[in-house]
Amino acid sequence: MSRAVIETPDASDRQAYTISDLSEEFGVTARALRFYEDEGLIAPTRRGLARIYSRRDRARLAWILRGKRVGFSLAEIREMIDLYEADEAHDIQRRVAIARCTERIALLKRQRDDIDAAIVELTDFIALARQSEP
DNA sequence: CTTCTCACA
DNA sequence: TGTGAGAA
Repeated sequence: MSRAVIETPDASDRQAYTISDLSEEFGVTARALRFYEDEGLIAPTRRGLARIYSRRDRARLAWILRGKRVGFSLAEIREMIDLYEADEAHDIQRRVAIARCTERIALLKRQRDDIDAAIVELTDFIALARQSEP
């Protein structure tokens, strides 16, 4: 039983993507993608002057955006992705990633503590201010 | 569509 | 960490 012959080409089935393909798919500007390239995070091949992104490039981009969402700098992301390509077993890469994530979690927790402390202070202030209300 | 540059948050 | 504009 053959299924619908005409399927919407699934983005993940494609072999190659243009800069507009990926910017639309991931909701980022083409300019941002060029910026990531300048920063050494992606290296699409060229057809003439036009960038051709492979499936690997697309996967890289997905990782870049995931890293950004959780607050890693582009430099940190670049380092982790580079390690992934360099280290076949991904052994060093895994250690570094775990270390980075641990560090990041610690920072977020400290920030949460600071926020909680600020909330308490503000709440206390409101209580105090109410006492001198007419 | 591409490159580059300068400025701006 | 990006964006916008202008020029080529």
